[in-house]
Amino acid sequence: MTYTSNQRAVEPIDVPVPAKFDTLGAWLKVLAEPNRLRIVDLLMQGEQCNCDMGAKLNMAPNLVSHHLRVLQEAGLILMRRDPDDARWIHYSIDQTALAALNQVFNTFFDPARIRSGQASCAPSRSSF
Amino acid sequence: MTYTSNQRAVEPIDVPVPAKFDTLGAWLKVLAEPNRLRIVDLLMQGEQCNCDMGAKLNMAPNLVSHHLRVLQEAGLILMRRDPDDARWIHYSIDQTALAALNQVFNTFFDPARIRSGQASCAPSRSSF
DNA sequence: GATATAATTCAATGCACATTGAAGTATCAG
DNA sequence: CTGATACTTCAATGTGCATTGAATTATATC
Repeated sequence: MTYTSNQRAVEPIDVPVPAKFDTLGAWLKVLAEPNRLRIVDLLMQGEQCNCDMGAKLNMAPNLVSHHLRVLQEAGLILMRRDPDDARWIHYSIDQTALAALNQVFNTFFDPARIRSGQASCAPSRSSF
Repeated sequence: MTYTSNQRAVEPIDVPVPAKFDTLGAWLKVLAEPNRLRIVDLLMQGEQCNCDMGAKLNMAPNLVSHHLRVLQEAGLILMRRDPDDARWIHYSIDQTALAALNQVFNTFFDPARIRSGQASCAPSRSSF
């Protein structure tokens, strides 16, 4: 069902900050999780392996692993096998991705983007 | 249960970008919802009332209302009753909140915050 | 008064997803 | 080969929350 807005003309749905829209949504969804935010914050302080993050954040290793995977699938972090002991995996922030995240976020939420006038909403009086 | 990390020393959990941590998490959670992102984007283009947003985004009015409430409880938007017809409510972005959001976000995800060295993770060799 | 409109509140449903415990894979040390 | 370690994958559970339809409030018009 479509929801029409009265007798007043309603502007078409013009896509905003076009494609990066979905990208931003996906990134926000990934980051809007307390434990993932804590993991990201920890990784900002330097490379970390699963077990250390688990100890610092008091999380089970499999749970850490789960969140790391989500972060990696979102392209936010990098992994590197330890050259001396292949059991260790060192995780770190993907700086390029972080820069892109910042760019998209700042573009979307740029206060300068705010248009102050009322777009189309108004009762019968000076309706536009 | 606490998850200890081997025999290696593990740094305590020092709170990062201290208090604003939870604030950021809360904001991200609110914004990490496709329909709310679309609503925010619409509001960036100017004041809007419930019914117009519903028509533009093809959402039921009660659903729009629900998301508007979440956004308002997060302090991201403002509401204003129409002076000529009190049935209309005009919603808009809270510019102050948006600026704060940007500030917190940029502080937290600032690429310059990234420390490149490995914090404490490493096998038996030069363990620190 | 009665009817229409803008918006909210309420109750119920369904699903995505974080969390947990157990099992599995790979690597290293003895 | 055996046992330990670092990490992942699998399966099951529980819950938060978006969505929907119906009812409700408040204001305007006739």
